[in-house]
Amino acid sequence: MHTAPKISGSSAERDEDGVQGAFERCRRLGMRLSLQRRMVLDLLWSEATHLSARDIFQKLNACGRSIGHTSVYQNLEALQSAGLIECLDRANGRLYSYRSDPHSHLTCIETGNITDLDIELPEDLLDQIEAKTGYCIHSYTLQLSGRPACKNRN
Amino acid sequence: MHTAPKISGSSAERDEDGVQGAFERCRRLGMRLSLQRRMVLDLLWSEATHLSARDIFQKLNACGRSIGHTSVYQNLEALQSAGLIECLDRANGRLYSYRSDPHSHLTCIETGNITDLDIELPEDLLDQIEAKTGYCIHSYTLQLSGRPACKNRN
DNA sequence: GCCGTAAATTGAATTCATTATCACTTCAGT
DNA sequence: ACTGAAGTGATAATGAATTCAATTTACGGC
Repeated sequence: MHTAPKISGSSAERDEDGVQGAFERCRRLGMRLSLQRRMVLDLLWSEATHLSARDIFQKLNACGRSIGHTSVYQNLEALQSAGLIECLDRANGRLYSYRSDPHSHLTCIETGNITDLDIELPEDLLDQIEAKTGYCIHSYTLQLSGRPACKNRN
Repeated sequence: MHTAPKISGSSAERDEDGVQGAFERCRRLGMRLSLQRRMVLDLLWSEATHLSARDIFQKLNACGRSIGHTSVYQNLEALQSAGLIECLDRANGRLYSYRSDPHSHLTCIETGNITDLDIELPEDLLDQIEAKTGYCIHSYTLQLSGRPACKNRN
């Protein structure tokens, strides 16, 4: 049995106050809570996966919640710079997801599915990197890829 | 002087035989060595940085080495799937570089400059991740960002 | 509750990277 | 040299992301 280190599944703690907390933070940052902004944030919150701008546009309009194409982009931009959502650059466009505790991504080689992970790198590794490069590391994210259910590991 | 762990600057060991080795590998894979293909590979080799398709197109044509727009893309695709070059997805397009080894990237927050690093994660961390996720980790890359010359560290 | 205004929204038009099409050219084996 | 597959490249198409100008809306102050 492992001593379970700093690795925790993502969907773990969705802060108690939910989206409301995020709306609060918006307001505190002087952003207006337009209907559309709430729609976008709400969707990312409830879906809890990684969506493209296009996905968001379609999903919202599909269920009658009309929103313009431009608004989607502007809100994604605004919400991102407010630190409420996170953007992931991939080969075929950008994917957005709610919440941005520093976290890493594990991509399934077979399905392309993305799993979020909270992984903290050992302090000494970071220290070594800083010493080596002369940079002050501000943030990091680990991109892993692999296939599920490795035969020789049950 | 450091005891240098698993972190090594990238431009380190450009395999002895240089681009020639890469040309060889091309041929062994049944790819033809067209002039344009050599131009692209040569450029990525000699520049040793991350270039966009556009950069490559312009740089080559700028110095009289005529190449078509389409050919740049086709060759990047071909060279990438041959494992000779590497593609990095960023918010504003893809950046290609001659492939050295599996490596990580340190992006400067201020300039956007990218430094390559060879970082090996501790075995036990990887083991923990595999155990936790049930995935067999195939590869990983660490994306770091930070600013240079941290005040309190010389 | 009403107003004024700055912030947000909107669709159309635009930009720009990347892909597709396809006639033509070139490489490399016979 | 001959041949066919591989590669080239002008042009056109795609589609994500941005800009624009006009309209609408959120929300603090009255």
